[in-house]
Amino acid sequence: MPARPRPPSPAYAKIYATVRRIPRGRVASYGEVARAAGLPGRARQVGYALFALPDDSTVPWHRVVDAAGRVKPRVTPGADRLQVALLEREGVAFDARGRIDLARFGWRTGGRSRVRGRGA
DNA sequence: GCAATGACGCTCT
DNA sequence: CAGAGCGCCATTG
Repeated sequence: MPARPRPPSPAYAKIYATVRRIPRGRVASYGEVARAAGLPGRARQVGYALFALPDDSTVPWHRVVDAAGRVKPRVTPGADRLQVALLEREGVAFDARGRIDLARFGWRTGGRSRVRGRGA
């Protein structure tokens, strides 16, 4: 196993910056973040970089989900639950299977409507 | 420098 | 629509 990944990585900084750009109440897939970070096809490194995120990091890592809009089970116990809790806290709704509707909460895939308590 | 791992993505069944 | 398998690239030891 690659043991514990180290934070000092040039590409990581770009990934973190991109994740920080994800608007509240919306989620982005690793691929989206990777592409926006200038690393097309390196979705894996995005997740890998987030995995190396320090506990003090202010990066909204919880807004990053897989391309299916589902929170993948991580090794950290309770961490996945925390992500779901944080997302719901921002207004992101989950499907019965714990799946997010990227058509509405997707960072760029949606960009439209949003569960506005007002108007519908 | 080589080999293995990995918060993923896409295609096929 | 859901589940499983293979591939891609970078980082680690």
